[in-house]
Amino acid sequence: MTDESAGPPGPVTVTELIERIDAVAPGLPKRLRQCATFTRRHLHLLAVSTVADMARAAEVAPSVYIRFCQGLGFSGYSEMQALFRERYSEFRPDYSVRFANLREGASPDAAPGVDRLIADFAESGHKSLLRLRNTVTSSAADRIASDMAAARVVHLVGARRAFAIVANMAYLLDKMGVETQVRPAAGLIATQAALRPGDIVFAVTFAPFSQETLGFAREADAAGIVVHGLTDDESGPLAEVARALLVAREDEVAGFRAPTAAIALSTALCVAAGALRTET
Amino acid sequence: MTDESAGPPGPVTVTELIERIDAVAPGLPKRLRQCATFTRRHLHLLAVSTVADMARAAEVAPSVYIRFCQGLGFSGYSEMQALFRERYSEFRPDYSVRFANLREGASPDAAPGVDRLIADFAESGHKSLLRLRNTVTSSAADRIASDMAAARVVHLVGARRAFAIVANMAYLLDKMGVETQVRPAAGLIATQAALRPGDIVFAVTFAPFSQETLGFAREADAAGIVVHGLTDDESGPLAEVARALLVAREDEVAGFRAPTAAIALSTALCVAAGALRTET
DNA sequence: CAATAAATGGAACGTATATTCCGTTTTCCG
DNA sequence: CGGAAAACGGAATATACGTTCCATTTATTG
Repeated sequence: MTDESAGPPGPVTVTELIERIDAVAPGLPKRLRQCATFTRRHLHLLAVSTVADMARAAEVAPSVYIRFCQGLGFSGYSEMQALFRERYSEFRPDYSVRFANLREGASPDAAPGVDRLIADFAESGHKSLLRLRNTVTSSAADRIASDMAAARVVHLVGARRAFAIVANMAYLLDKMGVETQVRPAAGLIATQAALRPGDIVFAVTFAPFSQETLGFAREADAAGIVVHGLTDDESGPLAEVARALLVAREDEVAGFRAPTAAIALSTALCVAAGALRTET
Repeated sequence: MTDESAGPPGPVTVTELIERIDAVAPGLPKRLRQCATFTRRHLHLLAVSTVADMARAAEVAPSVYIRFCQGLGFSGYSEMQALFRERYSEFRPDYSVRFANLREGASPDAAPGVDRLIADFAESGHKSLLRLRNTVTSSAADRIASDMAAARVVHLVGARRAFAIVANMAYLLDKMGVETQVRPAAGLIATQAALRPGDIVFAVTFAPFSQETLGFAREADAAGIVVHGLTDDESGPLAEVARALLVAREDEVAGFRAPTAAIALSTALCVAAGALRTET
C-alpha cells in the first residue's frame, strides 16, 4: 500500500491537536505522558521553542519528544510546530500585499478593519508605555507604595474611564492583603464618614476631570486624610490636593485612548505595596 | 583598547530596542531603513520568523537584515531574536516565591524599587502587546464587533481580574451609543431574565476561570443568546460556549500580570463596534 | 523467574539556518 | 565629471537544529 501510515492522520488545527492529545494521553507510557501533560499546559511555547527546549522543560530526552509528535500523527517536531507558526502569523503568505495595505492606510474594502484597529491600539500602547518612564517620578511612586502598605484601609476613587483602573487596583490590593474600599461614583459625601485616621485615599481621574472624584479628594484632604493620585496631566486639578501624584499620559488612536500605561503603572504600584506589606 | 566596539551596547529589553530603532532610523540608508520601518511595524514576527522570512518581508537581502541587527548593537539576528523568545519560556513560579523574586533583583537598600517594578511592567506590557497581534484571529474580532454594533443590548460579564476589562468596555460602549449592562458577580441567575432576543453576551475570564462568569455564559448560550468572549487560553472552558473567542495572553513580572493586552484589545473592539454603529 | 517486547536516552547523521565574504553597484565629495 | 567610500546582494561557510539509529534499561507475559 502506498500510504503505509497505520496511525491516524495528523491534526491540521490546534483544536484537533488538543483533542488528540487528550485522547491518547491516558494510554501513554511514563515519558510520553510527561510530554503530553507538559505540552497541553504550555501549548503557547511550541511556536517559539526548539525541540531541545521542549524536551528539557518536559524532562525527557529530545528523541522522546520527537516520538511523541510522531505518535500524534506528525512527521516530526517541525511539522507540529508549523501548526502554531501558521496560526501566529496568518498573513505570512501575503507579506508584500499586506505590507502595501499598511502603507496605503485604510484597507480597500468597506470594512472598518478591526484588525488594523487592534494593531493601532497595540502601537499606541507601546508609545504610552515608552512615555511612562519619563512622566513618573520615582519618589512619588515610592511614597505611595509605602503609604499603601502601611494604611489601615486604602480608599479608591475613580469614575468613567478611571473606574477600570480603580477596579484593577482593588482586585490586586485585595489579593495582597491590603484592605480596600472602592468609592462609588454617586453618593460620595454620604460615605465620607467611613474615612478614619490611618486610612489613605487614592484618586484616579483623567481629563476631562471628574468633579465627583475631585470633590471626594478635596474633602478627604480637608479632613486630614492623606490623598495620593494618578492622572494624565501633571498640572491638572488633582495636583492641588494629592501629596504624591503619578502621571500616565496615553497615546491616542483617532481620538480614542486605551488606559494601557495607567494599567501597567497602577499594577506595578499595587505589587510594590503588596511586597512591602508581606516584607514587614 | 580591549573593547573595540565603537557602537553602543546592544539593547537588553524590548523597550530599549524600540527606542534604539526609532533613534537610528532617520539616519539610515535606504535598505537598512526598510529593515527599520518594517521591523518597527512587525516586531511581533521576530519571535516566530527566520532571518530569511524577515528579510523577504522587508524586501531586502538576508545579509542586509543581519547588518541591520548588528548596527543595533547585536552580534546578529539570533541574539536579537533571543530578546523576544526569552521571556516566553519562563515558567510560572509558585505564589510563595513571587515576592522573593522581586527582592532578588531589587536595589541593595531596603526599598523594593517601585521604579524598577514600573519599568518591568512596562517591558512586560510591550511583550504582551506584541503577542497580542499573534493570538488574535481577525475573523473573530470582525464578527464580535459587528454583532456588538447590531445588538439591542450588550451584556458584559467578568469577575475579579476580568472586571476591570469589563468596566472599561462598558464605559466605551456607552459613550458610543451601544447599550450595555454589566452583570454583577453575584446574583447572576436572577438577572438572567433580562436577556432577550437581539441581545448578545460578552464574557471575559482569565485562568483560573470564574465559575460565575462561565455559568452565566452557559445559561445564555442554552437560552439561544449569542455569546462571545475574551480569555487568555484558547483551549480554556470559555472556548466551549463562545461562538467567537478572542485571546489575549499577558506576559508576567515575577508571577504578577497586568491586563495590558486585554485592555488594548477590548478598547479596539469597542471602538470598532462604535464605528460600525455610527456608520450605518 | 526467564524470555520477549516495549521504551528510553545518548550518539551519529543530514538538513536548514544564520553568518561571513567578496565582487558589484550605488552614493557621496571633490 | 571622476575618484573614493559606502552599501548592496548573491554565493560560500559555519553552526545549530531536527531527526534517526541503536545499545541499554525497564516493563510484560507465560
